[in-house]
Amino acid sequence: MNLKELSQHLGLSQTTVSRALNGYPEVSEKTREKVLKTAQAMNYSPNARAQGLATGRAKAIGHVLPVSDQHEMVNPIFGDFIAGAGVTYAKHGYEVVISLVEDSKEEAAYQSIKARGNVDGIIVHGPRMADRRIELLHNLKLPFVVHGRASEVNTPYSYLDTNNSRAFQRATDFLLDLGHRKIGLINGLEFMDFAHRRRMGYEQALNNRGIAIDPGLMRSAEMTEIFGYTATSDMLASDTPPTAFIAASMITAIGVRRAIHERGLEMGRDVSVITHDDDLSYLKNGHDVPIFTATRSSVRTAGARLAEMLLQLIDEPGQGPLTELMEAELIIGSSTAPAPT
Amino acid sequence: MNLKELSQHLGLSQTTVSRALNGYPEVSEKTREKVLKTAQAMNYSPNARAQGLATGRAKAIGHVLPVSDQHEMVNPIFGDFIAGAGVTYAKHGYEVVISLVEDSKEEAAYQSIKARGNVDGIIVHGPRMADRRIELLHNLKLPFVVHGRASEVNTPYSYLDTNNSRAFQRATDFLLDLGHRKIGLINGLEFMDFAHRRRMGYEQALNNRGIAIDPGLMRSAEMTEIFGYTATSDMLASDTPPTAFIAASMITAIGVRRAIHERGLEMGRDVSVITHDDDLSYLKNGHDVPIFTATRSSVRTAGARLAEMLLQLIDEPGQGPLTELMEAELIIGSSTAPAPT
DNA sequence: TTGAAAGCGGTACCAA
DNA sequence: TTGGTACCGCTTTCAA
Repeated sequence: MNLKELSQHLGLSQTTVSRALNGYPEVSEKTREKVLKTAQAMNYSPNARAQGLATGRAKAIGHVLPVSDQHEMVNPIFGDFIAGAGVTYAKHGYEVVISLVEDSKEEAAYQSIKARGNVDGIIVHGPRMADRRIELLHNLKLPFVVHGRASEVNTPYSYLDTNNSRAFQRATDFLLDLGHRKIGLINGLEFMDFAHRRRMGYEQALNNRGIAIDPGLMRSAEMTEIFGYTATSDMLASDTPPTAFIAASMITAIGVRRAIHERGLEMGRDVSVITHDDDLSYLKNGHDVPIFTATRSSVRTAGARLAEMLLQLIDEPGQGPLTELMEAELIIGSSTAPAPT
Repeated sequence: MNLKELSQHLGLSQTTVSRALNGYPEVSEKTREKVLKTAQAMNYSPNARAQGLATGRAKAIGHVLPVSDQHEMVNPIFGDFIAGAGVTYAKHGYEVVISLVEDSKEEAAYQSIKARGNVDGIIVHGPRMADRRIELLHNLKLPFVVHGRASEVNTPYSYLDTNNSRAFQRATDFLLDLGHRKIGLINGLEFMDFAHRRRMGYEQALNNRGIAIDPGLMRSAEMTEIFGYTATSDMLASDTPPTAFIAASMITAIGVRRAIHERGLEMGRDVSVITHDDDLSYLKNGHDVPIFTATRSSVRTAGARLAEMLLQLIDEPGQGPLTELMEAELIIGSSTAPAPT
């Protein structure tokens, strides 16, 4: 069923039918009604490719997932992000196109995306501190927004980020207030901008109290369970082990917990832990202790918001960069305690 | 830069340039070489929409994520699945199009996807036991493959699934061999096919030994941490608490562990736990105890394989349904122990 | 081996 | 208010 067939069936021209379908004013109400009803009845949907060709708009947004040889992990929040963004897209009739791009072929990939012309804009995920994509997209004049920031990039760009440094500074402060002086930081890969900012926040809190920063208390790697386990075991084995930990991901924190337990220590008494967690109501019962930054539902919210920003950029080009910073919610539960004396 | 400009620049017809680019034989080697070189130099990429219109093939695969009002969770493995599938797609020049579809509007959505014509095939995620999508897609004559199965559907279809019932039967057997008689099952939502099959496996193992199935030992809900915690606390509070648990997701298992610990019990001594886990090498060190079914890397593998199946179906239509069953790897670590006497 | 021209399925300008 | 027609960028048949 295409426009031609539909219009023949109606005894009208393609032009009129198209106008009726797309809500143009110069169609009589009677005609429009008939067209709409018949289209519905005959299950007509316009061919997206033809429509795109004719209008020059793809009605689709690209999400690029970098695939690296070195660390082949996919951003674990990607699914939730897409779910949030998808709701916004659906509302505006947009679709999501995903391209997996090898780190090394990024430049060519973006050019080709632009040339292929099947997206109107792009969302950049997982920015590194010095992320080349931003300048690249800027030069290509392809509308884009970034989920996160890239500290070392000077080109202006639109983004939405969580205030990661502030969140980690507050978490560290909280532990310092409880008397902890040796606080372990189990961080993600620090060439990722969010992980870098988290460390900055941690260090800032220590600096503010004149506490020397001890590299032996900081670990940075891909955020797996085994990493959390190893890093924690390691630090706990030292002569002067940390009395508290800040763990930068839920999965990593599983390893942290296990390492603590394996050593015969008790969380929330011998060792305090602050980490992300998933379900806020759960935590409010006092069972645990999150920095509430990247829970699944907040990621969905971020996705929806960022999608709106991008659509706005597409609709009204030439706007100044749009930026937004979300504060993380910090809720403390029972797995923190004053430092043992 | 489009074909017209490129061909004018070369002093050739669009036809010849197109043929050279697409590897048709009736072009002289000299011409082809020149065309290829110039195209590369001028950063030419064909417009995907125009190409699609002309060829009738979209070179894209649709992934549909059902969004329900009742349980708004996104399949947590979706990101990894896409990563795996994406590699296959990229190799064949395909792209991924994602549509979020409301449960209630499924029928219309699939028809529209078909009519819009921007995908050549579809991957169905998270099948429920009686999943209407399968018959729908079958009738629409849109090639599709299913990640998982739908036990109550009779229409034949192509799928790739993990042998979930067998995995859970083996896990249960293992615990029974250790002398456990009260084994708690922390399961996902059982209208989902995979969760249903897991329960079947669990029940089968008990039946084989003539052990009565106790509904009080089975819990089914969305697989969150809080669910794992509540279900476990609950069962442990009974007069005759279970001595072992099988937990159907990594996240849920966090809650299980916490509930056990909170009760002053020790995992791998007082209570045994079998669950999924993420990193095989980790587990081989004897630290823990997974049923190795849905780790991130195995999901990627499944994605890649399923994508290949679909592309094959698209290339050679009229093939009988393709089916594949993956056995789960079962590895036992230190968090299981003989039943306390 | 090359090129002209007719589509693919829509949109949008111009004329009626 | 409606219809004819050119065009979006590419592929493909047919003729040269």
